[in-house]
Amino acid sequence: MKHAPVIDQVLDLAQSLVQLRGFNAMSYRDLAEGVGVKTSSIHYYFPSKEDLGLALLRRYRDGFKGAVTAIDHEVNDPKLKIDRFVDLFVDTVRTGKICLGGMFASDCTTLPVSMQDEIKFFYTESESWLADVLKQGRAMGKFNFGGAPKIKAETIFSTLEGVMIAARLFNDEKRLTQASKWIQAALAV
Amino acid sequence: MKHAPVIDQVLDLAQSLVQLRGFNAMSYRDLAEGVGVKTSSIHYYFPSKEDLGLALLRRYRDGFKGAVTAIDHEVNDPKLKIDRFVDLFVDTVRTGKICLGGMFASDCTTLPVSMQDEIKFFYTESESWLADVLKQGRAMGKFNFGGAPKIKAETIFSTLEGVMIAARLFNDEKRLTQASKWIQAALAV
DNA sequence: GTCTATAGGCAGATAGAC
DNA sequence: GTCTATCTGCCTATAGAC
Repeated sequence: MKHAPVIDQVLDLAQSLVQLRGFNAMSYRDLAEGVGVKTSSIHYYFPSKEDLGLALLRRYRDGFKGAVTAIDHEVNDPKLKIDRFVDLFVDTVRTGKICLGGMFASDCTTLPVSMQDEIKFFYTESESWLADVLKQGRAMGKFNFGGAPKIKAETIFSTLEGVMIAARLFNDEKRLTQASKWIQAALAV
Repeated sequence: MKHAPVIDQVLDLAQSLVQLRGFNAMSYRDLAEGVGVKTSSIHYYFPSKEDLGLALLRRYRDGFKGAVTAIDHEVNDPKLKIDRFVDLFVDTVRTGKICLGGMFASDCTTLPVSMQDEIKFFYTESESWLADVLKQGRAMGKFNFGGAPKIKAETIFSTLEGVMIAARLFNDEKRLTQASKWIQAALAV
């Protein structure tokens, strides 16, 4: 779908600000000043902040799906897939940001139900992709773990979200590579 | 140290609200209405919100130190210590809250440096206690892992913080017990 | 579509009476 | 210590001109 250019500018800036500071700490004023329009113009595209939040979440989910699909097409080894997945998080932390989904999740009690549902959707999709990688890896004899892949995937995804928060707090991206080693070791045959 | 009763009421309510909704989503008005005083009375005890935040963080850190000290006195088996530690998180999630330190950490970019330092302090202390448990467990032959205990402790603590966020999002405390099993399995001999 | 102007509310914070 | 009253500023949101 085609958008007015300003819509993409607003969404890009809004996403950055949410990942940097959180949804409630981002205002229409921040967006207006950053993009160079008035707040009322942004309200024209996103009447309420809920509309804006939903647009951010849906766009982020689409982008995420594209990223993991690219991983699926480019590598076959499940271990490498996990590495590539972690790389996405490392790139984010390097810019002082955390995952949009994780940021929204930690603020979820202050958000409308429609947004909470979208956050859960993002988590579920991410966990499902990871679960598929785990399942595939175990079938190929590359991973060794007991129990349902989905359960392990849930823990792994939350680990990465939690480690991102700490990595940003301490400005120490090594924490993510350490977590990556921890995860790979826990899955190793 | 002795406090005016209202101070403790304010701190108790403030801590709950931060754990439920976040520091920036909690206002002097919320506290005043909840405790039954006027906002100016709370400003008398905590002139700025930064003062209040620092008091919350220091009190929480003290409470945490007391909790892990109690664990150290009550159980000896490192595996059981980890279980008891996880229990602290389970109790929190059951009430719809997440760890105060994790909540502050995810909002850290919007907070004054003095508070960021205190948040790092809380993380460091928690990780140090966990590292000691890991070290002790490995020395006793109860744990098996390579590398520095501190590194593993960092990942484990962030895992628990991240899982809390997801557990609250999905209103599913089982995620924490699943994470606990994941951690114990990763440390098993 | 973008603007000016403004509404109505809440935020943190302070002055001064009692 | 607690109150009333108030300040300044930011927030989301809307009406209406252009």
